Amino acid sequence: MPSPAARVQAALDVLRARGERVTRVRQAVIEVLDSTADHLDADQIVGEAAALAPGVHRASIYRALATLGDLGLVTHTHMGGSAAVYHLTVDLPETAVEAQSHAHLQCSSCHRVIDIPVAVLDPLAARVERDLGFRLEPQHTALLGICADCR
Amino acid sequence: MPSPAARVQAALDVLRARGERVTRVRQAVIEVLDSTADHLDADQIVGEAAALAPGVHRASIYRALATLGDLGLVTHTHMGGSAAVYHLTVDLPETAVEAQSHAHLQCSSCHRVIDIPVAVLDPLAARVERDLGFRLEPQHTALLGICADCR
DNA sequence: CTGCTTGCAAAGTGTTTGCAGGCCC
DNA sequence: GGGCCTGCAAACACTTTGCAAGCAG
Repeated sequence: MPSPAARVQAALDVLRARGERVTRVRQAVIEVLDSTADHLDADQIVGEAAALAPGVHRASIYRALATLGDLGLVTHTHMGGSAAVYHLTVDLPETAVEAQSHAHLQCSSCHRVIDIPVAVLDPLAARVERDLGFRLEPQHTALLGICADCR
Repeated sequence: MPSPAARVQAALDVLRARGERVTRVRQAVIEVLDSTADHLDADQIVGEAAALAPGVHRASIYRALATLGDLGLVTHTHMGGSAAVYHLTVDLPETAVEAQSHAHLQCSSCHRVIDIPVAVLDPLAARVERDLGFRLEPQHTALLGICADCR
């Protein structure tokens, strides 16, 4: 795991490199996402970003998340039916790819989110690509089920 | 594939057996879902049910779908971020299980839904159950990706 | 008749958008 | 200072809920 500041800096560097502006809102979103291992929904991000950028508006958070998503710095995952959750996906050279890229399981009972290495989905991805020409993007969806604690 | 009427009758029988009332709205919903192989969202069901039960209201469709879902007659799947889709899951004795139970792929580009046999997910389900004690419910979520046509 | 179901309207989530002003570069 | 970003408010899409009237059993 790289030092937190490194991921924030790397993200800001990408913004600059792509000619996007480094604004208070975007910086706050990146720092909030960097500060936790959890998956935050837009509401939680608004709440935490308010401490770093007083007066931030929901709509601006959504727009910042969309921009960062377009740049590949943030990935969002749709939880079964409810709010989408977001997390940083900055590619640092020294970071193992597996640490960044993961798929999600969500418990339909307690709503807990469990990360799994995306490699677990590789055989499935290979099969649907071979059989159907369908290229899976496993990061974007949570698989529902019942977690060990809730059974 | 059993005759369409058989699935409708079987569903109505389950309703009666459980002491639930057989109403015009519920009957219309079952017939609409039985009449197509597609996955319909609530809006489409409202549209088609209007022909069978003039004046049906959205809210009643949602309530009927909830009731039928509780009885296990209808399964809903959350498509990445957008409206949930519904389909009949009546267990007829003469129906092969695989015909009923399937998982879903959705193209993030054209939003087409592709059914895959749930068995394709078995190895994955076995692995997360063994490693994490997580019991996958593959019917309830669509996996996102890019379909062959959109690449 | 009894009370579960419906229709209606309104509220509740989660997210997007048009516009005028503000800040980054 | 030019133009992208932001705040605000309103709209939007999907779903749920409170209430009085209606129909199933």
